[in-house]
Amino acid sequence: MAKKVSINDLAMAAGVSKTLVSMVLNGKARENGISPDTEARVIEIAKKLNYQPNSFARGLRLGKSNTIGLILPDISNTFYAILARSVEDIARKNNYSVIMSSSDESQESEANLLRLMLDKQADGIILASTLNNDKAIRDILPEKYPLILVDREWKDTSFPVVKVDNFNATKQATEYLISKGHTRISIMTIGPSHLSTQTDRIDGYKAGLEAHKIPVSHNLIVEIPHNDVERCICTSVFTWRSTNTMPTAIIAANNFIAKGCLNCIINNKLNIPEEVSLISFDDIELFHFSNPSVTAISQPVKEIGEKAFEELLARLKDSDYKMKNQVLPTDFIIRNSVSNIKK
Amino acid sequence: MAKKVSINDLAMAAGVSKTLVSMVLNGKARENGISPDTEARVIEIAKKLNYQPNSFARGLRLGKSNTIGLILPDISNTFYAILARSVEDIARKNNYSVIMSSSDESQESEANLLRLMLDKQADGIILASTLNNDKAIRDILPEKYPLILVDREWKDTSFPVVKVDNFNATKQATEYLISKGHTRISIMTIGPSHLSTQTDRIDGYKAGLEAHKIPVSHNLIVEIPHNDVERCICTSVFTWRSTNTMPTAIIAANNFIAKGCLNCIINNKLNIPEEVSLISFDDIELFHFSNPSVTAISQPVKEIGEKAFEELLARLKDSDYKMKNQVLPTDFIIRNSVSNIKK
DNA sequence: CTGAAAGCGCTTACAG
DNA sequence: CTGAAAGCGCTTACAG
Repeated sequence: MAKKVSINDLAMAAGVSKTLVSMVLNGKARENGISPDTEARVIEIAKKLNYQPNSFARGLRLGKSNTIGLILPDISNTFYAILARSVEDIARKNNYSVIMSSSDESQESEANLLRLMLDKQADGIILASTLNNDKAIRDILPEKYPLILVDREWKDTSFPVVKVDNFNATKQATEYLISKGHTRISIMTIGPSHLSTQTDRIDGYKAGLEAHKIPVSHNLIVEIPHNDVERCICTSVFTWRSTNTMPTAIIAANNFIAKGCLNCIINNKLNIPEEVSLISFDDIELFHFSNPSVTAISQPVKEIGEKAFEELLARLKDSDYKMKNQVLPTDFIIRNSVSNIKK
Repeated sequence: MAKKVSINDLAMAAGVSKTLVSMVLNGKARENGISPDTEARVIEIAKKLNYQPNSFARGLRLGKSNTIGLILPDISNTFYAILARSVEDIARKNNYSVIMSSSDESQESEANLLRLMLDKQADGIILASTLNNDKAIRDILPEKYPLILVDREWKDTSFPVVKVDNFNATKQATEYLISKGHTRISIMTIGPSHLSTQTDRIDGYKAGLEAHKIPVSHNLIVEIPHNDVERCICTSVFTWRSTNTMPTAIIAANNFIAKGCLNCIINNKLNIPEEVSLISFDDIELFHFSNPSVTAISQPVKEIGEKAFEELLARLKDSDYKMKNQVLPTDFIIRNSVSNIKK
């Protein structure tokens, strides 16, 4: 195949003007009263010459790219990989492309990525942010630029967000543990600690305890830095044991922590569920196969991506549309990592 | 922040021509003998006005986008998610963006994606193809368009490819089983069967058997359709058992099949490694946590992505550069899914 | 040391 | 029913 067929080449080949060609190709033959013959001929020739519109020229002219940006902490993490896939699928169905990137939990690279997406003329952005305030984002974005948050947000954000009901899901998990006789329940969250997913889960956990008049104990709420998960879990366990304050159950506030706990088993540092029960917030395939299999709160990952795109799309089609917040329900999958210690 | 600052705005603000602004912004002040004062002033103003070049205009003018396309069967599959991440990282380091998409093992959507990437003016493409011949691709691509295959290829392809030594890795795994006393060894591959990753692995398996004078038995080579993995594995096991031809070991030619085997355990349809030993081609995190943990051939996924990008980049920088094939070595990770049945 | 002009490929008023 | 012209924002000969 030869290179670069332009609208001009088509016009020459068809013996018409490029205006006409452009109209035909954009399905505006009808409304401009172009004769069906001419229309058919142009389409025919375009097909034969394997014409591909130059999206740069088009984008430059139209001021839109039919591309959206997707910024995630890390696409190689299963949760985000599935999210990315669902956005990709629904975007393609709607004739949008996606350009995605990983921020690696770095606020600085998130800012750079935002600029990059703008530079690439993304029409809108879906963002799982590691930031914690609107200003940092507003400073980068043009006014009224369409952006929607997924998964994570922060207090009083003015951006729309699609997320899961972190508070109630954790509250229910906590109450489930209580119903199995647990009262010394720990929650392990992942740092950085400002992430709304984590704080909301802590709040839900506290609410669960309070509903059953169980006092909240602050040395049962532990924050694990995201770059040293396993060692810190072991350290906590060690401290609890040596001070005789071991909880009977742990709620892992994300899948990394739950995996860290499983690794402690493998290294013979912890017994689940005999010594301590475990519930993971966020379910991944691994928890179905692990030993023990892990009771988990499952998020509708695919729906999160789809809803976010749908909101964004509505806004893209109508600049007056106000994107709505969406809070999606979770599932609770009971497996074998929680023991019943009711007397 | 306001919208759209163009090079013209900068020129006005600085009281110079846009030619000059463009030169300064592209670091060509020196070579065009622009006075340092002027240069500094322009840069200053660009910064103050938060200037972002319009990449469409730039791309249109320059005929290049600094974007590469990445087409994978499925980014939500761990193997490809990690590959995608590694390409993304190295691309960004080199000032390229990546636009990626999943083909879902469909030849038709792969073709569409190829066209899409061209349409988006990708400067080059990295492709894990589900196709099986050059022509289908050549028909879409402009002549001499830079494309490099990863993971999969086919006989006599003229495209460069970065992959793993499928043949020898499987041969070694087979010989490892033999060294543990296994002689009835099955290999389960995933359909569609033309994929080079699968055929090369079968060849390696045969070579391993032949090296030890073990005859190849065709009902031990089974192809599992990719959309019905678990049921077909169970069916095979059932057939083997009822005809008293059960193998003592299975080589799963990819991680889906190995997971399918693990699921058979969970559903009480198979005992590993007591009844049958298991080795997986392709190692995923899950195999470390599963019960039993799975002995696996581990691929240098990150390196595959990096090498592919490096080759592509070399070609992008020098259109005379001939991209080279790369065959990367694998690791063999011994875990607990293989029993020793030597008498 | 600096600027006017052309052109990348497209779409869209505008005119006939 | 169809075409000539302008312009999106940029870069690069070319001229001075």
